[in-house]
Amino acid sequence: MSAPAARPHPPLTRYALVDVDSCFAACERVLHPGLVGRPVVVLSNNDGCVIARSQEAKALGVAMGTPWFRIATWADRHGVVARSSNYELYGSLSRRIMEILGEYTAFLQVYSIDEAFLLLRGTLPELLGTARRIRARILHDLGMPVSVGIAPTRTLAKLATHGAKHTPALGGVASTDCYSPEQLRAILATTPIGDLWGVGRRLEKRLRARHLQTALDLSLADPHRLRSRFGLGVARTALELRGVPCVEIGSRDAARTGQVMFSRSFSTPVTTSSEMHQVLSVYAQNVTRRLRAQGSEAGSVWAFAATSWYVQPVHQIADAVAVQPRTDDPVTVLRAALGLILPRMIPEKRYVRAGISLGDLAPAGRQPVLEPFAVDPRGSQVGALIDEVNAVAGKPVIGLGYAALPSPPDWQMRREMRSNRGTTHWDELTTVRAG
DNA sequence: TCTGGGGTCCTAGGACCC
DNA sequence: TCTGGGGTCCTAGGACCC
Repeated sequence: MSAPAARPHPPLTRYALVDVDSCFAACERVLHPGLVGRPVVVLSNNDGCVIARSQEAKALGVAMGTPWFRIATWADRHGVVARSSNYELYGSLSRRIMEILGEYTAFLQVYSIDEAFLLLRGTLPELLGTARRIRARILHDLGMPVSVGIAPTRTLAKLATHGAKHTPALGGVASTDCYSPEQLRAILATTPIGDLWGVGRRLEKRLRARHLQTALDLSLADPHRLRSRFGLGVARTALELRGVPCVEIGSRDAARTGQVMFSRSFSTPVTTSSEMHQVLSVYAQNVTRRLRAQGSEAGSVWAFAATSWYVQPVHQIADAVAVQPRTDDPVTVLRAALGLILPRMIPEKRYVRAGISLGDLAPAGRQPVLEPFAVDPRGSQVGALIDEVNAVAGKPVIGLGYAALPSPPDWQMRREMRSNRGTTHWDELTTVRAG
């Protein structure tokens, strides 16, 4: 009796990682097609350093994190276009991508602004077909290029996506299922351990010191020993390389975490307590706006202010205080933050960053308040009112205390090269002229 | 002059309890 | 009075990610 013919393509359950190629640069090009083919870099807040680069900019050798002031002249000579970060635009385009991805799977995990994991089931040709359709669809509907990696685990899917991006012949889609075990071994053997998802600079150093140089070395090591020597994360990564799914991810969507933070560097240092008061007024409003947007109230306020990392020794003020009862009121948060920071400021210090973080979050309105402690039941309306007025106006026109100065204060964040928010603001819509 | 912001997860150590 | 193991919970800090 002859053995039944092997099914050439059994159905598989796989993770697909969809990753936008040079996301921020791609977003800038959506509304400015003139940027296509040119080297584009996107800068961090305050136009401080490079946080995203187009292929062309990478080819010119612009490194991630390069301080802009150091390459600005050089960049100009080489035709590099710099843009201030425009998170409103990127967020809006990201949401559209995620909506499209949702049509292809019942299990969508948005991992970051430009990456999402999809759980797909099908034969290998079906999976590859789906990935190609996703790619074509996003390119057609939004003008954004994406790469797709397919594998039995998230760690391998990351690796596959890396391959899809760097091997043009693959057409932007790669799956580990396309390779024989020997070929996969060869791929792992040429993957430096530091390139793996979950292995940063510190771990790379420690792993290399133990003669674990490549992804293959890690996949062959004993998980129990890895666990005791390097921790749970490394053991999991090793198992994932063997095809055993064991890395779970939390959503990076901030909406349901136990903490909300707003912090920024200043464009010029702050030295006086009246300026710091201004800063904290604005930050208290920003952080409580986020809190209200997610429908939470905070039970603790943490605030910090610090001098530059590049001027030693660093002087930092940081402390927390509990607030009872829980609140989303900017006035309460501001008062708490002022109490934590202002008394400890040292006069001649130049502060360059500050932030307010709210913790101990709970859904708004859940906590019953004992009557003797219900200080001002109407107080919490103030923040919501400010939000509403500013939303109607489309920009901050009113604010608490110093928070709505008619002209921007000296320390306010610099964003001199920001493109228009063409998908979210009527008065910044892109103009199209018929040729 | 000028160097990002906002998260998640894990671990170690201390307090406390039975 | 002294001795002990083994839980849970919390917090601070480290490492990583995009």
